[in-house]
Amino acid sequence: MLSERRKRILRIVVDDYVAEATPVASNTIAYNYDLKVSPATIRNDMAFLEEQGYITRPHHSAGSIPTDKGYRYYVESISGDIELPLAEEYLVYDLFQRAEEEFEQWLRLASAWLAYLVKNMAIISPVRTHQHRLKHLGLVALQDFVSLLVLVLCQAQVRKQILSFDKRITQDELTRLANRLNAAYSGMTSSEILASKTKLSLEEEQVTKCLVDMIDAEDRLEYGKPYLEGLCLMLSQPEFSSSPKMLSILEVLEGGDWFRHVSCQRICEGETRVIIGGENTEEALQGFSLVISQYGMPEKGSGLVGVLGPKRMDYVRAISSVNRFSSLLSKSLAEYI
Amino acid sequence: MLSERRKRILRIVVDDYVAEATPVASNTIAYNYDLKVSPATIRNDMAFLEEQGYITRPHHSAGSIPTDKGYRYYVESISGDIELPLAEEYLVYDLFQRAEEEFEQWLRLASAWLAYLVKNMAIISPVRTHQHRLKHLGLVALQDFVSLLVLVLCQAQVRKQILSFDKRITQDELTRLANRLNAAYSGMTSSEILASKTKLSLEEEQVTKCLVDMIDAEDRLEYGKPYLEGLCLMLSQPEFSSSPKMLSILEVLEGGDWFRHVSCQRICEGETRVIIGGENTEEALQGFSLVISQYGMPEKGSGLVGVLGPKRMDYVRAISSVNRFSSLLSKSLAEYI
DNA sequence: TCTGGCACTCGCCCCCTTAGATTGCTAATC
DNA sequence: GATTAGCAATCTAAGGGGGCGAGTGCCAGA
Repeated sequence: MLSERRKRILRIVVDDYVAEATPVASNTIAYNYDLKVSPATIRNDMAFLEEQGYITRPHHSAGSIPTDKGYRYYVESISGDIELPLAEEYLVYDLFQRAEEEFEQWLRLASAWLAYLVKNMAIISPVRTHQHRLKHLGLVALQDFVSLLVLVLCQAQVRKQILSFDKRITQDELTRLANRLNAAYSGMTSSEILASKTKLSLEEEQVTKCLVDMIDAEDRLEYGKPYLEGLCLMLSQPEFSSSPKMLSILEVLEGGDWFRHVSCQRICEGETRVIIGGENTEEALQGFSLVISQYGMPEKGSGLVGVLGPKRMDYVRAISSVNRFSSLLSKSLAEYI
Repeated sequence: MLSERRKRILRIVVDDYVAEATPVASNTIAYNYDLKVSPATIRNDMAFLEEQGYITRPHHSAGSIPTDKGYRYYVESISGDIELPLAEEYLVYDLFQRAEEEFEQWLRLASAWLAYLVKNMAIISPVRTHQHRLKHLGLVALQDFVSLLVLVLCQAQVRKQILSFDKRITQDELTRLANRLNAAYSGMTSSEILASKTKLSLEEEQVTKCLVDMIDAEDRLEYGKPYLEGLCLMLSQPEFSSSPKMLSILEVLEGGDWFRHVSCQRICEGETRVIIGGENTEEALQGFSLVISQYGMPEKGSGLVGVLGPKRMDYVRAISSVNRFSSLLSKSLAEYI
């Protein structure tokens, strides 16, 4: 258990290092913060904090920087008082007032704003649903044997697929076929469609198979390709001042595998999770911190919203921003269809 | 007019600098290439080439590197003998054999391959058409007053738009409405739809207006968001060894404006244009070279395929690859619907 | 016109030194 | 027992000089 003063010193070390990106010296703490003790005392406390693994030093005669454990302690300790500055609160509110148009298009914009707020990379994944329902299907003749199957799902997503028949079918026949299937399947999930024991013609059978596959594929889909914004903001941080470091994170991001790791975090509703450095199971991300939350609702579909940046990150700002975006995104999503 | 030997030396300077990324010395040329003259003679020729502005030196006692003019001369001189190595020719051919699925999805893959071939960034823009024709339209009720208009265009592109009516309309009514409009408009361009003097109900009028707007928007569309691959390949080049350089090109690319510059190049069919360094009108791209071509056909739609990289680029490889991709993409596009 | 020779220039690397920052420790003080 | 002052020890970063090597420019001669 840390004494109050040691807690305070740890907190100062984190705050100062986050702000300045340089190791924090005992003198700096003594002069800039009114701790009512001498630098020597602070040194003693810092030695203790180092011994306990909360802080470390880049080299022998340097100031200290927080370890993962130090950041973790810091994050746990702040989780009460996290509020976005009022001016920015208004900015975000205003942004969300204008949420309209294509919801998915708009997510990109929101992502850019989040990035701008936290000066790091923002991640917003499009909404995913687990039990898609068919709203409507259309069949369009493209060539003699080839048609286009167009699906409208219940959240107004549109999907298409090319379909080849064994015989020549006219557009009229296709339209009648589509009407019959719409009447039979509208509003159903893929399993309900399979369960409905309707007698089907050969072509109906074929279309049904195709659409069930498409809905299944949609259900199985993990979180889709996320909107990533603020890459340059993040790379402007001193952590990436050398080009190999920059290149290595770019390679990780280009790969796309990293997002699988992010999305397999099981996050409870309303929770904002902070993953710090080595806490990442994905090795490539162990120099980074991730602040991530879920928006939406399980039944209506949900997505991820988060911030990725170096471990030296303004956690208060990141957590409060992600919180705010998560709840506002949920609200917008609920209003959208 | 340059003598044969001077031409040859210029060509060697470009080749060597492209390969090694270090200034080329007269000795290097004398030892590695059988010019049958001494380094001193080569020096004299290089002094001439420098005086004429084909090459320059980073500093007084350094070897030479090509100027924009030097690269330009080089590119003009090679435009005859550009062939992809046979092994890679097969690779590309094989890749295109498997061109199926979603054409647009597949463009991304092609882009990654092109990037890999040229070890720089590849750009492939999706196909754009100027006179879209309506293939089919569908209307799906979402809520009492709100419907989804789904358009299928003649190249199997699907577009959607939400539509609000002034009165409550059932799905049945919507279906009948869609059927009437399909019968009237199928296969037409937006201007043909406007010209057709059919008597319309209020709702038909509204849907017609909406779909004409959508087709118009599609017609007006510039080249869409291109598939960019190979960012890390390009950034691995020694040109970007310092992080500010890396950051500055990333900022340019993130902005997206640069592509407007690329796409406003008017490129003739079958031509592959090379834009070197300062020849770029966009200031941010003046350190870069662009090899760009058009694929497709004006009537059926066309797109851009190109390579972006530092001026020190293997132009032979870039030009031949872009050529090859352009013609194969045209072929695939012609087969695709 | 070409060549060999040679002086000259310049960047780069290495090493050394110095200055500055910061701690760790010890002994004295509250 | 906690705190403090003082001081030596340690380490980094920055600056300066010197030597090396690469490469040219030029001149005189073939």
